[in-house]
Amino acid sequence: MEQFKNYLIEHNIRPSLQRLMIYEYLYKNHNHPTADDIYSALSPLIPTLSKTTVYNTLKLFVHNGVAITLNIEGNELRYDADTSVHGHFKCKGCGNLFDIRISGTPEVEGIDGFQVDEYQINIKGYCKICKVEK
Amino acid sequence: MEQFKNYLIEHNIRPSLQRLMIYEYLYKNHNHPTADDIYSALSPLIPTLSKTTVYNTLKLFVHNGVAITLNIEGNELRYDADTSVHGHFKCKGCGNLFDIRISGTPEVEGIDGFQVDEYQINIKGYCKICKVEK
DNA sequence: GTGCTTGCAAATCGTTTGCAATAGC
DNA sequence: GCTATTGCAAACGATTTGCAAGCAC
Repeated sequence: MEQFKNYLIEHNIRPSLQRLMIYEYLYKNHNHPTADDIYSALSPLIPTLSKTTVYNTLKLFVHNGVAITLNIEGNELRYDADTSVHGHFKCKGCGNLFDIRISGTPEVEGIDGFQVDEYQINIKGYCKICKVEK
Repeated sequence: MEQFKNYLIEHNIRPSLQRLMIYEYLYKNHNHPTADDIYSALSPLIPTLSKTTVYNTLKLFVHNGVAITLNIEGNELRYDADTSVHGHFKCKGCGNLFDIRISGTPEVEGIDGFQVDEYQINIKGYCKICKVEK
């Protein structure tokens, strides 16, 4: 818990109870939750927690660089405390989201001189299990 | 116009006026519009056009493989008639969306044996112009 | 006590759904 | 005539906003 506290402080985020717990949840659960997932998980632990706070906090996290958003599904935003470059695979069968390690960024053309801040690789399809069952 | 008509028919899409015009708009405007953009652009030309039809049509296009969706921004879905594998760069300054050519898909790890249907590379940052102005 | 943080309620926005009117083969 | 398509209105769900109460330094 102390590690998280310092990490947030380093990123100019005052470590309130809510923020600490939301960050801890994000860090420990690599399931790329939505704001609603986080709210549902933490609401029993912090009975007064509101969704607004979850949204506020996540926006702050992204802005201060301790989390990234995943735009893999059109209608919802998912969050990830792993801010390093990596990809995601969304299974259209079971709905699970898998992390993908990327070895060597691909050659891209058309953005010479552009400043790259975020880099997302999203792949959709069917995972091993769902593929077989089709 | 005739070319589009045949293209749609080939993909089992009955070429109604609305569908033809929506496809033509998508094909000719490489600005990756939202459903709303398309509605706004075509509404003056087809006064009775409804947003529902735009949504229905776009969903049909994606399902039948003549368009793809872009999930680069969390709250909105964008559409692209270019169904080949290519990436997109979203400038956080001017909001413009640039096409990126990708030479050689990157090495990925973690999805051995998975069936890949869609492949998206989304990059965000600042384009040449906005980068300078910052 | 001043400013940041929280949290309720209402509003907003993109999208979907139910259903009746319409058009095309 | 039957089926696919259209389009209005209402519903929906994720997110944002306005604002008042609470907390921390």
